[in-house]
Amino acid sequence: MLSGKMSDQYKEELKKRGFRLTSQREIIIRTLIENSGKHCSVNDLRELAQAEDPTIGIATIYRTVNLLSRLGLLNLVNMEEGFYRFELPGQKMHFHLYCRICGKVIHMEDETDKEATVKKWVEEEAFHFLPQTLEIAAVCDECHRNFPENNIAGPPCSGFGHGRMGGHGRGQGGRGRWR
Amino acid sequence: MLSGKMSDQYKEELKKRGFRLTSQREIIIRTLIENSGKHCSVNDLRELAQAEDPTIGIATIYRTVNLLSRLGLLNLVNMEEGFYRFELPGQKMHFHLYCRICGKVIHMEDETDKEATVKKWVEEEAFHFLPQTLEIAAVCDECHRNFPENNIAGPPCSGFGHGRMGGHGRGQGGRGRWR
DNA sequence: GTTCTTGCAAACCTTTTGCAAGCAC
DNA sequence: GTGCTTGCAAAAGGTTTGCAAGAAC
Repeated sequence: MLSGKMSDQYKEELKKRGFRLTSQREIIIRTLIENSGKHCSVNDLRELAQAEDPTIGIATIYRTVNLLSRLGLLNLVNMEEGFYRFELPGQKMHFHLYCRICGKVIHMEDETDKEATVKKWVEEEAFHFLPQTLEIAAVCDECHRNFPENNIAGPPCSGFGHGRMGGHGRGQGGRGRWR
Repeated sequence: MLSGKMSDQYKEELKKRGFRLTSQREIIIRTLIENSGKHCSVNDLRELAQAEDPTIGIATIYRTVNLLSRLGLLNLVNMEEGFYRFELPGQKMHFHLYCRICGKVIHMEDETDKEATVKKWVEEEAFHFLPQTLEIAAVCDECHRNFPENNIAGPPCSGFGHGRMGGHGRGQGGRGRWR
């Protein structure tokens, strides 16, 4: 089946770069591929992977996802939930539009046209295009109508709107600041 | 000066919705406005605000930023660093293009044209447009040339590429999952 | 046999929260 | 005076890491 092919591709990529093929990595990759429509989080991945091998540890999930990410084999999707979700690159782009006030998310129309536009933008900068999910913030009509009259946040406020921010372990690398 | 006007606007917005004007909130708002080109993080904000009033606590920064965010007065920018940065809405959009492999970030050209395109997309969905920074992932030419031959990540890999993921306190609300 | 990987548990770090004191109105 | 806000310190919770045991090659 399709996912067999896909996962072979991933495994070859790993091998080619000198990484070992462990059963854990196989399971995680397969899980990622079989659930590629779902934007799995680390926790989703853990549950799915542990259904196949309950001994897989969370650290292995993180390390594998990190590895695939660094190899360019996995995209991060930020839903402003306080953690990332994943998607395989090399598929169609998706466009999410979410309301800054109430948090509602919709899938935008005409993704193919929009993808072509983004691709053009990227290539104009001499970068190589990578299909991904783009999240655009806006205000839905309902919230816009109710807006300045209503007190939309009963104090004490928290949660950065609907999203949350991120903590993480010891930093290193990173993409530099500003500019 | 300009920032005086801006901050009056913010203060009025707070008052109008029944929130109190404290000296801490004033400082944080002023700092945000005076550094609006810089995409400050909570830590940047803390340093800047504490230069004016060393007793301001980090919790107040978070609570204020949360409040402004819920009121639609502040946008979150995710640089995949493991925490958010902030920007004031109501300004020009910015477009960042970053390399998925090496993490390099560039500012894209023709932001005005691109902004018009995004505005059109948003309004086609009957949402109200909000200027913001959009981050687009891609692969830079250099990394693309070096790509499959090089082992770009010496094991053990970590850091989700160059970015990091997020942890957070107790959740609540949220934007739902998938779909 | 050597070197990379894993699992566990502890460490990290950002963000949130409980609570008593303080301040805005 | 009432009740929102603040600061502190502790808790929360996602992610990373040190290390010894195990697996891939």
